[in-house]
Amino acid sequence: MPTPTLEDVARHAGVSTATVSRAINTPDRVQEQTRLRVEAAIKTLSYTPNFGGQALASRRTNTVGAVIPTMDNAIFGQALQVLEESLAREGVTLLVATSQYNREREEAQVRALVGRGVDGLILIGAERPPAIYDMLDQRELPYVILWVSSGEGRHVTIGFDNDAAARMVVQRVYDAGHRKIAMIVGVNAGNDRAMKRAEGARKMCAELGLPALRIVESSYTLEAGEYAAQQILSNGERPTAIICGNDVLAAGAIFAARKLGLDVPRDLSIVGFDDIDLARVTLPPLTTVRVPHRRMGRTAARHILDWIRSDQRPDSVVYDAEWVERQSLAPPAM
Amino acid sequence: MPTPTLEDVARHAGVSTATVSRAINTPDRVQEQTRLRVEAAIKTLSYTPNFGGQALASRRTNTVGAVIPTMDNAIFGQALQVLEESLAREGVTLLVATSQYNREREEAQVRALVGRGVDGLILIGAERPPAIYDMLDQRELPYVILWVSSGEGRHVTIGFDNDAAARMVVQRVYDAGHRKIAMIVGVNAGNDRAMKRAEGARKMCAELGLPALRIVESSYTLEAGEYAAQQILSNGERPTAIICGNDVLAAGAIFAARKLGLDVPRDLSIVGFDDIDLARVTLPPLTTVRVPHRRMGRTAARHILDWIRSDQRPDSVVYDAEWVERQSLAPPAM
DNA sequence: TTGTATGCGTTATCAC
DNA sequence: GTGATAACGCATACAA
Repeated sequence: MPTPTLEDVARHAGVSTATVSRAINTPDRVQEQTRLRVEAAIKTLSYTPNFGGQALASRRTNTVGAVIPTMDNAIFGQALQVLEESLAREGVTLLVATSQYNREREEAQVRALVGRGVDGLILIGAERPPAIYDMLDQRELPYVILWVSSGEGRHVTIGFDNDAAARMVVQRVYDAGHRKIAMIVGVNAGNDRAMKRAEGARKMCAELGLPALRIVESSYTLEAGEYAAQQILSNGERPTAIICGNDVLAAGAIFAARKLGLDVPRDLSIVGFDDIDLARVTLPPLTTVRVPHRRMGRTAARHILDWIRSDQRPDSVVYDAEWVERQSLAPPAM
Repeated sequence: MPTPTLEDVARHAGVSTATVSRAINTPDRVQEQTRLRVEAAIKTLSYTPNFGGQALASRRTNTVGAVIPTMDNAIFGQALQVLEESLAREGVTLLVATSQYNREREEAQVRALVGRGVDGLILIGAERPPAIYDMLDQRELPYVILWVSSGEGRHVTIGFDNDAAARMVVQRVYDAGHRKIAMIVGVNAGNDRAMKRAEGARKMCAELGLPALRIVESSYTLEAGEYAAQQILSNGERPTAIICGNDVLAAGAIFAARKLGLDVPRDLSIVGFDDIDLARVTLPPLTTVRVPHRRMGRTAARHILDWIRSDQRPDSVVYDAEWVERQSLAPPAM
């Protein structure tokens, strides 16, 4: 016996398909008795509504899509986890796709999700081809952007100020006494979070009267971070502190330092960004910046659902990024 | 203008909807010239196929669903990442849902995905209510189970032998000279991976003539692991080695040891399981067992697609779990 | 190669 | 309250 349809249920319960549909979607609009008959039929046939049919007829999918750069590390895991839970609680399914930090791939994924009829979209960062936003606007598809604070009024963003956070990091490192600072940051192209962090740090250095900040771009793996740090530590004047665009890079930098026989933080301070699990277990534990993962996830869920249901565009939200002092930052040795 | 449909494209290109459909799905069956006209129309209208319509008409969704315990840590991230990439390369979208290590929730998620018409399903572990398997069988829905090796012939599994891996760990720890061993393992209920690991370790201890292995169940967070280790180290006879059911728990155990002033591995050896990123950055770096994350992801993609497309159930695959020696295991102090 | 016509499973608009 | 029945957007068998 193939998958049962609404019609099978109707036949089984001795009613029309319309009644079955009502019994499912608006149980109050159906007599108690018939409702029970329908429910029984559904159970015995173990009927599940066909998604395609539902989507086609109701023009809604109860689905929200999210495109994140990667699932390979824990950076987006927490936010996603909370997002998923919050949506599930409202009967909405989350579809997750990844872009591998790649522009074209992200565009394709957005289109794929839109094509699947998602009722709303969660995106990371605001930097992407305008054509995408045009498409979303044209379809009046609600979307919310996480991890940044400036949608320049055009977008609903739920995040934090990467620029300000990076400035804070530099300030703290400066306050600890460091004057020779370098930075490792994720590839900037198409990644406004990385870019803003680099920019903020650069400007803050300038404001503090430090020499131009040396910034090395790196891809997003532990090994890449290690390699970048090794470059920094082997060529040119050696910094006393390295600021990293995320915790994975920072962990890599710790490796590089250790291999060169440098003690962290005595010989070299290293600061991370994100505060993922990993930041607590490195040795020394990473001094880093805590990103409001869970709050972003929860708020994103609420906002996108509000928007979908009320058809009213919600406001942007800016959370604070929090300085987390552990043990990888110390005053420089004399 | 609302979302354009196939008909809009057809009108725009001066052809029939059938031709547009063909131009999209079987471009070779359409004249170069008309194809170009259609493509132009698609572009100017920024048309995207309606998923519901597609699904309804073709009775396929080009979608594979996966239910994993959590996205909150990196344990499943790598496999999922590879899975997603491999599927995407074939034009198939991956839907990810999480169960929070919770039976009921997992069942609900499976049903939700089935309801959405996934063409196939990826599951973690074989332990779940038979009703679920019955439903999948009834619908003849292909599904592949990861992270375990024994589907007892009933299921297609792609994984490794958790029992054997745990035995190997015990053997190695024993070989290092340890005789007082304890274990922290993830909650067993509904988690056959955790259960098998506990079982394997227990039996191996027995075979080696060691006293009954003390096993503490713990939930899956760093903090829980820390707490469990603290219990082990504070009550009863203190072991010289703690075997952990996963790396997160092991990292927690390292914390606990440090807080008690114990040096790892001098005073206490700790062994992890999984070899996620985190395992390399702890101090000391974790001696652990490498799970074939990427191979499982890749093979799962291939197998599920084969099954979907050929309608022939593929074979199960067993990979080896690999011992990874780092620095958290050493002979016990005298 | 292209067009016509039908059906996919559900919801929603009508009558009854 | 309930039952016909018309969309919904697409793929496909069939005809041309």
